[in-house]
Amino acid sequence: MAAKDRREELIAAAFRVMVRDGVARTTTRAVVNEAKMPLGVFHYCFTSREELLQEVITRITDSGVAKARSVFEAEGDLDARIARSLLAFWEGVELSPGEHQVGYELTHYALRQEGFEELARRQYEHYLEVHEQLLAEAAESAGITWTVPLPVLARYLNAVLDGVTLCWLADRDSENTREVLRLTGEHLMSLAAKDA
Amino acid sequence: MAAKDRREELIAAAFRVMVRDGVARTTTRAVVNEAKMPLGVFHYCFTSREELLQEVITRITDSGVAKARSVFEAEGDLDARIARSLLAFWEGVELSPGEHQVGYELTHYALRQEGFEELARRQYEHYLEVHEQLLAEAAESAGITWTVPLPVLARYLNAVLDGVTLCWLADRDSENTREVLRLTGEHLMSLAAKDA
DNA sequence: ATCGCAGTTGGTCAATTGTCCAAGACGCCG
DNA sequence: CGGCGTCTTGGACAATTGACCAACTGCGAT
Repeated sequence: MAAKDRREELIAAAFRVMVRDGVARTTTRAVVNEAKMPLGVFHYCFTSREELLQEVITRITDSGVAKARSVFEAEGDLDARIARSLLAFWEGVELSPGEHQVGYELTHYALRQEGFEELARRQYEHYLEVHEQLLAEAAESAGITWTVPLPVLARYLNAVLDGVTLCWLADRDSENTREVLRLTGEHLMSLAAKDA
Repeated sequence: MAAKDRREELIAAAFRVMVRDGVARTTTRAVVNEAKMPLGVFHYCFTSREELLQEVITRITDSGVAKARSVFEAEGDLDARIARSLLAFWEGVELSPGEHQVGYELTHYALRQEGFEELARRQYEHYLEVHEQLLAEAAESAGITWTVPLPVLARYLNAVLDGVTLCWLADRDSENTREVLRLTGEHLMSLAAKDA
């Protein structure tokens, strides 16, 4: 009924199509079809396909940030929190690989699309920021200080998570991936110094 | 003249188009145009566009593996070799970001393309293999043993390199990226145990 | 009741793109 | 010379796709 509601429906439908068929195959017709709406609806709710994709990108970024926060373990001492947070992140990837795959596809799409580069930049800015916050909070509540500058540590963590995900999407080697995350967790612990 | 030579020309042209405009915009017409050949040539040299892309993927993988080997520092003691190899890798990324970007785009393309998943799997299999070899060789010539299983260490290294590259493609923060690589180098050193 | 406006719809257009083909050119061998 | 196979070319076609629009519906306010 309301045009605004249809927008949301279409955004959700577009995301489902992306997960199922990939960003490249997410055409206006595929989206309205998924949402069970007539084709004409599309350009009544969006001025262009790009506008829809832009909307999907910001949603994915926000939901990714939110998920990172929710997954961050709050209980226990530092090494248990780190280990369990990494594991929780990983279970999220194995549970819905398609969503992460779409995230990367959209990043590359944005990097190529004139005027969308800023969106890709912001996407990673948000991810780095949330990692910084979580690392800072963990340090404070554990009474330690990171021996490496926070922006560097956050980027390192982000890189490992992105890297193992990408590699796993290709070769699906869960076992070794978990070992890498365990190794990374131990490394992080070694970068914590007890406060005086 | 020769059909085989044209194939090579077209593959090279396709790669240039990909770097400039992205995989999605690498159409048959864009490729033959880049190669200054008439359109009809295309399906005389390739049965399909997919065949061309498949060819480009294998070339990129091979050249990536070769570059990794060539960049691997041979002189000095272990920590200098590691630090300089990581730095050399990184300078390669900053020198030609487009090529790396295309690599990722092709990986995602392959993951979505029916029957191409195997190509993506093989791509990462090769990368992991070369990292294993280089790490093994470095350990042997330095008289140390890695305290972490080689496949895990190779995957970890691959993840960090992929991850920092991806992040940098979005935000172009070279300074912090170099710090991450320095940190990773130190971490690797801490995982080496002197042989008895 | 009527006017007007937000919502709705199916059809249509122009552009792009992968693929194919018929006709010609070139060169080599019998 | 004549044919034959390899190469070359421009054009064409069907399918897809983003975008647009003219017409219609229904409802709330005047």
